[in-house]
Amino acid sequence: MGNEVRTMADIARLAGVSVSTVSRALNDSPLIPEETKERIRRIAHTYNYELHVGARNLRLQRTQTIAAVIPFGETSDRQVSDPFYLEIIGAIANKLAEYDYDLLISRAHAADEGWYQRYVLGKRVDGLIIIGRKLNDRGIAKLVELGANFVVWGPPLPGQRYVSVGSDGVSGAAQAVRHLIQLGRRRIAFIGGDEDETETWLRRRGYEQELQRAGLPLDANLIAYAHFTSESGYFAMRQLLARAPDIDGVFVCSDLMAVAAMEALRQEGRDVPNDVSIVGYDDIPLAAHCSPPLTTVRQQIRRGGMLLASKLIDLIEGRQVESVTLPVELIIRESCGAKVRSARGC
Amino acid sequence: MGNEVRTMADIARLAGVSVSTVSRALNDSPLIPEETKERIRRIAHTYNYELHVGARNLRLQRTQTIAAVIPFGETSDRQVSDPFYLEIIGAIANKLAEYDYDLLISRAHAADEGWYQRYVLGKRVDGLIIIGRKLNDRGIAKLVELGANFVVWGPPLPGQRYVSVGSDGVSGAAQAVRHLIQLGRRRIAFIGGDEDETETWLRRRGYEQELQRAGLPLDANLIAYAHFTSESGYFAMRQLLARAPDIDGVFVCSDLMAVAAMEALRQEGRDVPNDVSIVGYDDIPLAAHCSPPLTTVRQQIRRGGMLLASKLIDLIEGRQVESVTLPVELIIRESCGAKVRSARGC
DNA sequence: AATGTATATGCAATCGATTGCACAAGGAAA
DNA sequence: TTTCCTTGTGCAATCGATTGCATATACATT
Repeated sequence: MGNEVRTMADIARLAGVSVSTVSRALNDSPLIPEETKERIRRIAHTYNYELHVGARNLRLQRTQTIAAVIPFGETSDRQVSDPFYLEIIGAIANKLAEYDYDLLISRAHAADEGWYQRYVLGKRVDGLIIIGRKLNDRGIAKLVELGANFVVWGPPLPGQRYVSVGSDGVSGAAQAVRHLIQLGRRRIAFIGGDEDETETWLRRRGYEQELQRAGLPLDANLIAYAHFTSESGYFAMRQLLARAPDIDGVFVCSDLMAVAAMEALRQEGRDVPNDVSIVGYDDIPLAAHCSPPLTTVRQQIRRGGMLLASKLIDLIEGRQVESVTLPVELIIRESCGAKVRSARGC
Repeated sequence: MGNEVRTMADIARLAGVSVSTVSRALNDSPLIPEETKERIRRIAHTYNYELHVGARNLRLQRTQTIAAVIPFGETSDRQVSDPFYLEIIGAIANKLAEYDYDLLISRAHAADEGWYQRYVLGKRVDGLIIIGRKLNDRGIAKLVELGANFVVWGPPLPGQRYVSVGSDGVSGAAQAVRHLIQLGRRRIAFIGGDEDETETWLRRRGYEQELQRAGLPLDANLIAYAHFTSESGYFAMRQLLARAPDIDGVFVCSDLMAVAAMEALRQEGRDVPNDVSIVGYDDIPLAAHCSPPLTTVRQQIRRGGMLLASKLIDLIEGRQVESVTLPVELIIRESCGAKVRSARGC
């Protein structure tokens, strides 16, 4: 009802000028004298005029929107609700807002092969940020082929033909495992995310490298995969305990799963950290305030999100962009104790 | 490089027909004979044609996009990373995808008054989903005034002039507190989210109602507010313990904060559940797998998200829509024990 | 053969902005 | 007074799709 001023044409009528002049005035063009600009601006403001972004974007052949492709939705049966995703989304959104870009969220749908194409070819977005990188990701290959603007969360891999930002999972896992070994742990288990996920694969390499360096044997019974959910972390831990009851250390690929794993250990009568030491990954805020506080590999999640956003914009605007590996840091808390002669009971 | 077929005009040229025919064919109009449709579809497919959604939306005066306004970003200093948000976003995104709507994410920026206007008046989105409702929310009032399409997360309040979907926080809190009372707890604390947030306010009412019903005194020392972050939950608990060391029960407005509060209790030498019983809110997956597993008030988060999405679309498409109150359910786990004569130590 | 009807297709306007080019008015220089 | 330049403004095309209306062809009806 109230407002009949929706387009530049409306303003032009009110101001007694043409649409071109309104457009130039509102875009602060030097062609228009300050006096006229001011008059037009005032009218626009008075009538609560807002630019129709879609129309401008069509004309300018851009969308000023980027899509974050994140596997958090209920893919088939499982639903991921890891704070990690929210943190990185928040950081991305903040950075994009600085550049006046909007953020579109999409759960990646592995089943739907054409997904990327629709967004890229359909000019729905100017670029994409991919969060869950698979090993030999076909979607990413497709994006390279299409020449799309996109960046990926994860450390750069040898020979990769796209830009990525992430922390060094191999090193992160290695630091965690080294710490466990130094505490005297010898039967160290590994709980990954999905087996086909690159991050998990890298961390497993770090885990294995470090065991080998210490001369410890690799044991397939000490490896389990989960899906970055609390529940899957819990069951992975139970499974490991069933297969290898002598586990005395665990490296888990996310803090959320680590918390659940600690509870599984407790339920099986193991004390953390006295019987089993455990190290998580991410250092989400929860890690500092769970019971016991979790030793974990800190990723620079917010910095990563901001870099993803700014590098994508650099790409879109045609600048040269390099991949980045962010450092990780082992944060030591109470969930890791030194091996002691089993002294449970009162 | 590769692909020179970007618009319907390109396809029209290849097919030797007009753009109108291409448009009708691809939209499966009955005006076009099946044979022609098939030919055009084949060409479109061969050349990887994708519709330019922005152009269509401009013509059709819609955006096929909705915005979720969520206070998770780093508003000033704090950053919220509660799995609750991710779950509800996931559910919303899934439902919207069914209707071919895209989901735009925006951190609400309390400082920026004109935010809503830009999205609504600027025709950036067809509708909004508001997650963190404030008491006397000025932004929401503005949306009502503008006649925007939007829905709000939270139970309907008396006299409210918009549609909302949410669970009954008064009842949820009351159930939690009643349970604590039944277990023999008498000094029951309350940890809220932000004080100006409607959900927190409702739950506090439920808390107070239930205490009064049981004839227990209200004590301001037993009330603390936090910000839905782990850290703030932790400090709220410490603060409460400093003010009222005899606390024997706590009702916390989110599971994430409850986990942190349990750790604070543990650090202060209180055993959960023997010394202090604690009840959370939400029933995120973590709640079942933390230590100890958390008694909590289950909200139907996913169902809520789906309802928000479908009701918003109903609104956009002009259908009559009613607010909904979802039931809550107390999920009893180990974090609540009956009051026992203090029997700590070996 | 003339008229009517159904079917297939195209023209051109439209959505709301941006911008190259043309043009008009005013002042300065010759 | 004429010419030239500067400054301010508008016309019209454009971005890529949709769709009402007009038209063209084929076929059926009388």
